[in-house]
Amino acid sequence: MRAGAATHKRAFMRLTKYFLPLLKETPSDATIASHQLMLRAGMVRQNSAGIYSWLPLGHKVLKKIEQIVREEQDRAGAVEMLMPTIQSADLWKETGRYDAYGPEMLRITDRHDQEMLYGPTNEDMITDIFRTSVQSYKRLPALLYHIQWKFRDERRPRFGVMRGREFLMKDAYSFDIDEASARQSYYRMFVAYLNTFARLGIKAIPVKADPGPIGGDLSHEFVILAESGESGVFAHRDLVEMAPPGDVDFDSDLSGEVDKRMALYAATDEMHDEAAYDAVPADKRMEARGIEVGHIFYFGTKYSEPMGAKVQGPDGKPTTIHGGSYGIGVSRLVAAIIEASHDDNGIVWPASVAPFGAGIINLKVGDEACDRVAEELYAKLSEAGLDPLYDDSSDRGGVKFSRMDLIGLPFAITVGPRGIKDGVVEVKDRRTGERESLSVEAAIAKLTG
RNA sequence: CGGGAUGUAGCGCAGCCUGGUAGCGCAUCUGUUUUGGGAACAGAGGGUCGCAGGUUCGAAUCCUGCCAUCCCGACCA
Repeated sequence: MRAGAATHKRAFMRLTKYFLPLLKETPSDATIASHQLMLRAGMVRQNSAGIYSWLPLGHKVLKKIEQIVREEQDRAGAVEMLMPTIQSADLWKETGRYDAYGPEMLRITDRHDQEMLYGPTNEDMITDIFRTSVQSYKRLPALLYHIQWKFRDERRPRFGVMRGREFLMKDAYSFDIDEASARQSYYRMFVAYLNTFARLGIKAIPVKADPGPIGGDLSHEFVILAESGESGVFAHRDLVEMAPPGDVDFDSDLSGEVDKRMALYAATDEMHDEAAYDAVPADKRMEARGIEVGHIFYFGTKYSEPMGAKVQGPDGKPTTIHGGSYGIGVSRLVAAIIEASHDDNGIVWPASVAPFGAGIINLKVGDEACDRVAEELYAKLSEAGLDPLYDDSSDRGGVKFSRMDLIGLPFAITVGPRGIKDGVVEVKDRRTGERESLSVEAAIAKLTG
C-alpha cells in the first residue's frame, strides 16, 4: 500500500448523499447554453455579478480541467508554484501599471492604510521574485507557472463563468537571456497548449493575436470554435483538423510543429487581413465564431526593464531578461467546453473532463437483485478507476434518465428488473444516444476497455 | 461607462394601469395508488412583494431616492 493511502474502502458516491441541486426550469438570468446548463445541472451558484460558487459537480469538472492543464505544463518543462491573490500596490507602481490598469483592478486598503489589490495577473510579482532570486544567465531559461484565482472588475460580467470577474487561470511566465531563446520558450507553451486542448476533448486553434506595443509575430490566442463565440474567426480549414503533436521532446527544436501551424492563415476579426485570407484556397476557407480560452505572448523587456530584472551574462555584463506570459482560462474552459459540446437534453462531457466516468441507474432500489447488480457494477467500475455515480434515488425511471442526460456523463448503465431477468443491463452512450443490452461483464469491459 | 429592461416563495411567472392586506405552475413535505424516458389524487409548509422615504384611513400597486441583476454596445483569460 502506498504511504498515506486511505486504508478504508471508499464510500459509494450515491446520488442520495451527493449535493446536486438541479433546476427543471432555466433561470431567466441565463441566456447562453453553457450558463443555463451549468445552473440547471447544479454546477455553480451565482453570488454576485460575475462571482460564483462552484458546487460539487462543477467543482469536480473544474479540478479535472485544472489537472490536465497542470500535467501538460509539467510535461512541457514548466515548474509549478503559487503566488497570492492579494498583492501590494508597490510593485505595480514600479512597472507603471498601477495607474495604467484602470478600474478593472480591484483596489483594497488594509488596516495599515497600505494599498493592496486583488491580482488581475502576476507579471509584476513574478518578475520581482525572479530578480531577487536569479543573478546568472546560467539559470536561464526559466519557466514558472501557477494556477490561481484572479479578479478583474469587468465593466460588464456576463454569460456565467464565461466572463466572470473572479476566475481561475493558469498563468506561466518565461525568462530568457535574449529574444531567440525567448522564442523557444514561447514554442514550448505553444505546443503544450495544443496538447492541453486536445486532451480536454476540444478543438482549439491558434490564431494570430494583437502583439501590442512589442510587435513581432509572437502573440497567439487559442480559440474554441463554437457558435456562441464572442469573436469572429477566419481560418484555414486544415488548421482545425491538424492532429496534436502528442508525445514530443520539449527540449528538442519545436519550430517544425509551430511553423507548420503558423503558416496557415488564422485570425480573429480584429486582426483579420482580407488579402491574406483570399490567398487561402476557397474550399479551405473557414469562417466561424470562437471563444478565447488561452493567450500566449512574448513581451520582451516590458517588465524586466522598469523593474531592473537583470542577470549577469557570459560576458560578465548585466543583461536585461526577456519575458513572456502564457494564460489559460481554466474556469472559462468549463463553460467553453459545454458551449462546444451539448445537445437539447443537456451537457455532453468529453470523457477526460466528465465529473463522473459513468452513471449507474438503479431502476428499482430496494430490489435485492437490482441492488446487488448495481453495487457490483459500481465496485468494478470504481476499481477500474472510472469513478461512477450511483443513482440510488427512488425517483421514477424517466426522471433518472433525463437527469443523467442533463449532467452529461459519457455513459449511463441502467439496471432494472426487466433486464436482470435476461441477465443484461443497458449501456447508453451519451454522445451518440446508442443503447445496447449487455451482460454485466460485457458492460464493464465496454466502459473500461 | 452609454443605451434598454427586470426585481413578488428554491425556480418560472401573474397581480400593479384602476390602492383594500398576495396568487398560479414546477419544486418541497405527508399519505395513498403508481414505477423501463421529467406519474396521479388528496392534504400541508414556505413570501418583511429588492431597500428606504413619501402620499393615503389603507401601498406589491401611486410618487421620490437608492441598491441589485440581466441584455445590447465599446474593452477582455
